[in-house]
Amino acid sequence: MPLRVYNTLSRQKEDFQTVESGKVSMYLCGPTVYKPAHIGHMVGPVIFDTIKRYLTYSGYNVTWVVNITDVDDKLINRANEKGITVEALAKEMTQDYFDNLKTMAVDGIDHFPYATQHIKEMQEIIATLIEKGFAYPLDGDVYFNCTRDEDYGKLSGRSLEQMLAGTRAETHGGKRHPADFALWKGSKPGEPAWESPWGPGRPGWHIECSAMAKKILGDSIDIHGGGLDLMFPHHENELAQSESCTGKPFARYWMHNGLMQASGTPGKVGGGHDKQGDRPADLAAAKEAQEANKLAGSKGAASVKELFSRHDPETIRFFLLATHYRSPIDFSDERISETGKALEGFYRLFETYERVAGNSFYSLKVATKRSESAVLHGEPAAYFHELNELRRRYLESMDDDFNTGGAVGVLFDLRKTLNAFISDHKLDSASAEKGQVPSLTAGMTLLKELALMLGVFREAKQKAASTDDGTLDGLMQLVIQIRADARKNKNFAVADLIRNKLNELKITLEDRTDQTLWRKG
RNA sequence: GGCUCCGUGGCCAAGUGGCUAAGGCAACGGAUUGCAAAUCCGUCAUCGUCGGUUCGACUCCGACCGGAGCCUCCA
Repeated sequence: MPLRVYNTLSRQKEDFQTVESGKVSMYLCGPTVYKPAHIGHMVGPVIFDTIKRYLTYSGYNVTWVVNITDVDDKLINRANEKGITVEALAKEMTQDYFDNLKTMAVDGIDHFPYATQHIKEMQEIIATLIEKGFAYPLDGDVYFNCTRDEDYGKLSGRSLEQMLAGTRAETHGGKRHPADFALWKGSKPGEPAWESPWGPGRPGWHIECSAMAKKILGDSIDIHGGGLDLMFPHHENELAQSESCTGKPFARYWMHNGLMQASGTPGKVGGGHDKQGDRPADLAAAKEAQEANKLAGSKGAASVKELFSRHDPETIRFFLLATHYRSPIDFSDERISETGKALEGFYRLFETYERVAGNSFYSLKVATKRSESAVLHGEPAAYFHELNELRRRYLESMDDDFNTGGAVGVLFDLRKTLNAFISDHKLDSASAEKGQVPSLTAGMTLLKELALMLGVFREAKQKAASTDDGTLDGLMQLVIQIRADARKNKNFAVADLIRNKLNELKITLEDRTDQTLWRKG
């Protein structure tokens, strides 16, 4: 079954066909680096990182570009507020962005072009557009001429007439059409400025992406991604200016990810038959609360770094991928904690595997290409048949517009299969059927192969080693020994007291037939 | 007002024109355990409402109700 991708341009899933066979060029609109990233900024990178992993696994050679917008009104304003230069602010926030990507295990980005380093390329595009009649200078600015662009609006499904009807904002004096947007903005004194044929100024918002995508990936790219909020006007305008400039299709597939939303917004509770919301006062309050809860642009949205202090980044990544990328994600601490609980089961399985097989799940060697991933054979046949079936289902989900939610479901099924296998053959006990361990390893290897495409379970968790030099474990072994003696003497009151007190300290004991294990949490 | 999109079990969330509507969290029953924990086995939905198309719809179309986003340089 071929890979299918939902294309915003056609509003449907299409068979995936690249411009150049075997290669994929991918451009994702990156951040304007004016404030610390919040969780919403990580959605795109995590999703497209996963997409790249899957495409690479599927045999494509992928080049992925994410731009850094380091000149913009927001930057100028913020820098002024903080009393620092635009460059200093941009540098600081870019580093913040990079740190967050690393923590989120997003490592597939090949190029990070900076807007300020591509002014020349932008000016070239603007000059070409003027030459072709798609743009006109006006008092030091340059505007794109929307009316000249026959299919303007094709991405977001708007027509110029509609936009005219909806606009009541005053338009810049000489603009020929209210929808015309700035390619070049003449600068006011004190603002960052570059020389240009139209006077000193800085680039408009959309032109940077056109310029950098063209320079690094060529006139026609395969995948252009970004948040749904960028579809209009950003992507629409980017598309318009790029195609008007080159006369070629700009991007084959436009992919838009859903936006992060804070949960607890009024109206969500009550199931729709709640009459309380009908009173105007409540409606107003609800609206206000929604604004406050809205993540995008909200000053109150927690930074990613702050979030990392409360949740494991792997959990956050898994959480983001458990929902389809085109759906809005309902974000809350509770949701993430729930995901954390779900992941516990995997970590338990990895520990069990290490006890059973004597080597770490994380050190298993796996196929990194679909073509290298062989169909599994072995005994028991039913078990191997199931493994192959799960693998098939997983790839089928991913082939269907990168349905990571479905793929995640398969991972849980695989976990269950492996746990059942361990249970059936008593592998985690003194009476283990040792001959079955290689079969377990085959299943664990499959689990790792599939998980790696999502960018999870890549390496073992750091065991808070910084604050513990082994003293705690030594102490725990002592306590466990004392408790074991008590149990042997049927002094369960003492044994239970120890266990309960440890529970209060967030330490859990597991009595197995041959030993007692402990863990935090 | 215009343009997109969504409404699946207590909560979250995949999916499909007809064969058992994934999975997670929670809950419940059983196995196991001194009791727990972990694990295993099992139970728990007719898919917002009303119409229509169809041999057949949760899946397609329409209306309605409810929700979200964009139309204001937010990923």
